[in-house]
Amino acid sequence: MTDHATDIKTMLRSANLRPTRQRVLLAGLLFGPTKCHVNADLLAQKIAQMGEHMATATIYNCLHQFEAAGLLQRVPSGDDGITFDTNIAKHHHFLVEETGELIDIPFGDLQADVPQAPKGYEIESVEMVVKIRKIS
Amino acid sequence: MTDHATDIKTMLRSANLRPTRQRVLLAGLLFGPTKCHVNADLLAQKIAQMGEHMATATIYNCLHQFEAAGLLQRVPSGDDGITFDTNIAKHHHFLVEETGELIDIPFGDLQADVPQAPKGYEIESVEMVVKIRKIS
DNA sequence: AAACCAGATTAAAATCATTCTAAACTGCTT
DNA sequence: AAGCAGTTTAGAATGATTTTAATCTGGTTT
Repeated sequence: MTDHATDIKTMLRSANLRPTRQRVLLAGLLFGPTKCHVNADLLAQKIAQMGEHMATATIYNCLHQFEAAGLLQRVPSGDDGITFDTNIAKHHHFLVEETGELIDIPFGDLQADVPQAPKGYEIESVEMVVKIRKIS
Repeated sequence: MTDHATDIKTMLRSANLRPTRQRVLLAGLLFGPTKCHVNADLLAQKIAQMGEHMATATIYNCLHQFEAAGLLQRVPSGDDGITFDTNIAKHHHFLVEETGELIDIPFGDLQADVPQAPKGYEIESVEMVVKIRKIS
């Protein structure tokens, strides 16, 4: 077994997730050196291209489990359903209107003064989306 | 005809929307003195309570037309489908995790330094959502 | 290495908000 | 009163996500 595969299994075990064949495959696609934005459909396509198969429900299950484990972050996404970001550092996004493409904004580039939460509530997250459009 | 009904018809005509019975009824619910967050389902309920009836498709059609006319703003909303805000001033939102309830944040309370858009793009809007949770 | 079992995967069906269709209706102008 | 573009409608279609209930599999125990 390669070191990479070992790393992934270790990561999954640390998250209390059995390293099943499906979870290892998905984690391999997601947790490489390059951060990316994914949805269930995109992953299904990649898996199909590899000549593999995985039930849709399994893809959703795994994505939700990875999110619950803090390995993924859910991000806003125009109307294209559920999108996850493998970059779990605190950051915001540009959203390209025409295409729905998401582009990371490094955290330092977008500072915000967050107001106090209403009485009895605590702030859990601050999420900013800057919609942009191609200059015609 | 009451002055209020006249005002609404005038508003609709100014937006190039024929003041049909359905659009007048919906506008009456939406554009009163109190700003609110609505979705198609909530409006259907209110209409039913008034003993009236309106096709689901009509409610969606009108909401999208009102949005296109700038009478409504679409706002983010957890997982509860399409939500509109009758407050069209620039402002951001608290989103209560447990309930999905939206609470306006006055614009002045949340200032952000927006980064430059990527080359070839222009900024269209900046939208911030502060997720909050009831302190246990 | 065989048995076992909680947890995982699966195909298929269900869900459900939203949109589409194409037929009937209505506000407005003539 | 007639005519027509624009509107409303019920019901069907859509499509992403979730549920179901049966099968399978990692990992542990014998």
